[in-house]
Amino acid sequence: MYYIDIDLVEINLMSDNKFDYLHSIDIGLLRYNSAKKQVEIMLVLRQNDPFIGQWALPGIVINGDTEDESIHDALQRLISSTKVGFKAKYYEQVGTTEENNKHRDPRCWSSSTFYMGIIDESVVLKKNQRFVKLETISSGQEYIAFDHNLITKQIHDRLISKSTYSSLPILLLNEHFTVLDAINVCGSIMNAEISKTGQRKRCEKLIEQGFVETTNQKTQASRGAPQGLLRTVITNKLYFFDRAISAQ
Amino acid sequence: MYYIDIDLVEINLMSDNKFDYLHSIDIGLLRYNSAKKQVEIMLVLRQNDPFIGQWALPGIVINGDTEDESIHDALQRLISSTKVGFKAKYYEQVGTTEENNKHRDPRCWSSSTFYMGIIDESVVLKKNQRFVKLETISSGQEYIAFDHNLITKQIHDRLISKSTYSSLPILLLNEHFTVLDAINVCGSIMNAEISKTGQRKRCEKLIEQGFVETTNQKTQASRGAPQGLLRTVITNKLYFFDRAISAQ
DNA sequence: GCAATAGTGTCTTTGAGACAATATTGC
DNA sequence: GCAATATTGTCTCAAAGACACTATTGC
Repeated sequence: MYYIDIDLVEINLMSDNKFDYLHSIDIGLLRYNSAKKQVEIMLVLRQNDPFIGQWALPGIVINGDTEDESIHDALQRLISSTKVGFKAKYYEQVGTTEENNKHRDPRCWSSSTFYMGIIDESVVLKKNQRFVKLETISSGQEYIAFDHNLITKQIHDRLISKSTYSSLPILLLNEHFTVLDAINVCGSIMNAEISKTGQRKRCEKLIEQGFVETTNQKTQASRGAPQGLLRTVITNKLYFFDRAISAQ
Repeated sequence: MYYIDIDLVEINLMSDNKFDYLHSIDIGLLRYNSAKKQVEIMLVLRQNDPFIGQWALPGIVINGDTEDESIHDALQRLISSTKVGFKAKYYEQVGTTEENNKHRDPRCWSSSTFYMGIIDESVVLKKNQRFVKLETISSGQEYIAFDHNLITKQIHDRLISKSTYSSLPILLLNEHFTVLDAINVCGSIMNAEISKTGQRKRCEKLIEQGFVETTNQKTQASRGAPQGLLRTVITNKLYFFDRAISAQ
């Protein structure tokens, strides 16, 4: 048994002068709602303070109680947690918050490294989870916890810019899809009318490059000519077109 | 004066189970060496452990002794520090390390949020700073401290992909430049021969869009016809072309 | 048959690439 | 003059966009 001066202990604890600090990862999981023709983001109801009872992007602290091998492993831990509970078919790191870090979390100085994920339309949510139209959150029409509206805005911007040049929109569709689906999902992302001809040629390019293949099946919408059914073959990488799609 | 049990203090200190953690920002400052026709990155000689005496990207710890308002402010602190000491004309956050975080710093678990910066060719370095060809570091031909080779690779990749679609290469040139300069800097970045016609038309597009203006001056290289001198007007944003430049 | 909607075919437009023709300097 | 190097002008090519035309279904 040793006796020490508690004031000395406090001085000692403060000697390296490190302030409280939290580093989190958050993820914006996106799906395409084909019925409503809109891209949606998954929110989860917070079970703990701060912002208990409010909607937020799913996220975990990475410098807290659990030590991961890497941030990449921490992302897997988040995906496996009750906050998510299902896998995405595509992940991409979007950025790390660089504004207002001193005040963005009421607990202490903090930063968040945030990701974008693409999930199947068929994913079934739990009670404490919900899909909302992406633009509702990115535009700040509905407020969510922390600065997650700003994070969502950056995820939305990344989705738009990457959809301009790459095959990313196709990943939002089911494995089997039609050219019309591609036109619709692109139009939803760009919030604009998309040229049918251009989109059809892009699909042909993806077939030529082996990212998509044709099937012998046809589907029939309520009206119009029968639509040829395509099938996505490659889901773990993107094809980059050498021209942009019009986003006006 | 209070007396407490030192074992209890230790248990108390460990109760929240937070492991040691460091979050840094690092920056790859790029310039174009017009004589050698190569893009170079600035390295700084480390004055402290770990990796004392080795070359590294300039960086600072953001959850250490100094509390910033934001990561953005921390970036300003890095730029103002002796590790840098001059300003860049363009900054862009590239990413945050997500692999090997448990072991990438010998001190403890760590992550780095890293930036790319574009600086003038005329910047004069201090004794503990040096320029090296970007590819020498990004390819791992010369090893530098921490995982900064990998970070440099990601910065190099970002430079290449952004140069494919945007006016970023022009920012590497002086305020006054010629079309030939633009062809050369693009060729250096892409590590390929660049079409003269295409590059000239890109310059014309930038003039049309107000990013660049023509001057009445001409410069004379040692051989060849006199070259029209252009001037960069907008340096704080990029123009995005709607087609890619060939990178073969 | 007609409206609504979807696929197909043709023409235009835009911007990048190839290449020949022209301009300038050092020897 | 000639080689080396730079600009200018013309033609081609690839991919996106516009739009007319055809195909299919529900009423």
